[in-house]
Amino acid sequence: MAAGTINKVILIGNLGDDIKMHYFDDQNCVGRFPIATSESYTNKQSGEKVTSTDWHNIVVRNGLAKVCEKYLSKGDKVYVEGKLKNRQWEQDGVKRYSTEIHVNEMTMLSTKKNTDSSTPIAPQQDQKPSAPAPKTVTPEEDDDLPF
Amino acid sequence: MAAGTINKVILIGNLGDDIKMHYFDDQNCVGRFPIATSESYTNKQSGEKVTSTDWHNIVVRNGLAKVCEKYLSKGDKVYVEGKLKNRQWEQDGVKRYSTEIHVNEMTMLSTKKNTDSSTPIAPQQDQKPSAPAPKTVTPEEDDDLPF
Amino acid sequence: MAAGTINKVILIGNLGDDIKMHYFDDQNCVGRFPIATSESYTNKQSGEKVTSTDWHNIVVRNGLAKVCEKYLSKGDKVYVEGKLKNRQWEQDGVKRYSTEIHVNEMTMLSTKKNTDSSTPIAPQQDQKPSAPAPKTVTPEEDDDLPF
Amino acid sequence: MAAGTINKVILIGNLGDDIKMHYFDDQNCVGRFPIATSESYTNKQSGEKVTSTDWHNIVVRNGLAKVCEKYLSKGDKVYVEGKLKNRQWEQDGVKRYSTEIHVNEMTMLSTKKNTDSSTPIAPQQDQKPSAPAPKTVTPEEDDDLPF
DNA sequence: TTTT
DNA sequence: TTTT
Repeated sequence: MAAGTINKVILIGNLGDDIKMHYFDDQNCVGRFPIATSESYTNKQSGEKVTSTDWHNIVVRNGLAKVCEKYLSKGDKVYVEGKLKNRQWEQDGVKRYSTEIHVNEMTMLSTKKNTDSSTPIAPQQDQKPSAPAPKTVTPEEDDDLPF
Repeated sequence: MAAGTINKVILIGNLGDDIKMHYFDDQNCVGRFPIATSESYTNKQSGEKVTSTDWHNIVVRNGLAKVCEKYLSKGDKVYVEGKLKNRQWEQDGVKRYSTEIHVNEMTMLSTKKNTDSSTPIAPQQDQKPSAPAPKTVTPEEDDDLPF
Repeated sequence: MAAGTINKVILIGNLGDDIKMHYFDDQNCVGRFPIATSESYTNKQSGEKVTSTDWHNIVVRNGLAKVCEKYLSKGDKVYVEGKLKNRQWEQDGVKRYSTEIHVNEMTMLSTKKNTDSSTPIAPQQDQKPSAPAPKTVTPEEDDDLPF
Repeated sequence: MAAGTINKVILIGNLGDDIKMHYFDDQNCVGRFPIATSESYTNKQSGEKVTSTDWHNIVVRNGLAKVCEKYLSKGDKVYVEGKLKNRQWEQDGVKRYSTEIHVNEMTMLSTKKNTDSSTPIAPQQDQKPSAPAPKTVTPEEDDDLPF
């Protein structure tokens, strides 16, 4: 239970790389991948168009990590929702800080992955390439999935 | 215009310190302050209660920065909404990274600041100490404020 | 699992009335209460200040409903998050429509209810009247509560 | 300025119909269209899969309405963000109520509209049918658009 | 490192 | 009325 505080991040962006999975055992795992968001605006002084991109470190766990591993790959567009988490560690005697987004909800908005038509949850690529069947997946629902 | 991406952060938390203002000139300024969010949960293995706190680097600009300077102080609870922004710089030859939240909407949920009753925007402390009249301030509306 | 869609409502507002509880049995119940949000702006033509208030029909279930019943009352300020749900029914032969917000997360931002200090979840009114210790409650966590 | 309240709706869904535009004059207009969100879950008693769909009345104004008219059509998937607004009117002596979502930010997540390649903002359908170039449009930015 |  |  949170102490009367709210910590919420909502992103729609593209995967900059495939997910990297790390298994602790066959039940517990964590997956990490970067998501890019970008915005472009016109600089008021110079009149030139500027595009800036921000990279976000996404962390998913267990069932949701397995779903991401199965359906997402580099370049795909996704909706994610989660919490900002600070992580610190020491590297070569220097304290390092990193900000991660611990995601608990993910919806695919596009997918490039060739999905096996025998798995009913899979987006059916053959029917309608421009609108692959996306699904929203949350941790509670992972248990229903065939992993 | 953003390239079909969304970058949104919503926080409710407490100021860990007073705002630090930096003025570029009398029109342009930036203010920074930390916000803490926390959550506590029961560790499933040990059964002990764990509380974890995350600190967020809030950045506000111009009119909204001046409103924050005027009405917020250490310990106050606020709602903020903004975007995640990565910042990098070099310090002693080492590349440093920091994640900031560039806030464009702020609502006071409590205030300790002794506010002058002659400024109508100020929360009226005398009437209802447990629920000071908060106001939502967004950048577009700054022009209406008496600065 | 949702079909690649997102339905999310976030409100901070005040209860217009106490919660109305309806029990199906001792496990299952539903609670309803109205929340007001308001905004005021200056009419560009007339220059006069206009305040408009919107009322939202909040619906909570089971453990979260019991928490709301216990800690919230008319006038309190809360943060809620949920989904928009359309409901239709017939009344006197006329089809009626209503929009509800089915809430799955609630955080108290103020409370007037006199809370018993023996219940540790209760905001501790004696310490800090202007900022009662609020708690975020989500359905998954209800099981930990003493109901 | 809002009175310390927050009223925020975030939807990703599909247009159930084309936008209906109403022009007050050549500067001021309003557009309306329905968006569907759906969720499916397994009924715990019966074990059968249930899908429920909610329809949302989207309202956009002026520049954003024109962008929606130009780029969106029935079936398209969009991200929208806005505020819940109650509307009431009398019809045949009976008071009617309706809930609308007054949208101030829209991002196209798919488009079926055949867009003219001479307009640079248009999604370029020929290159990559499965991922049309989406754009986020907010009211403040409308002035940059060629209307 | 993505995407447009 | 959409979408899967």
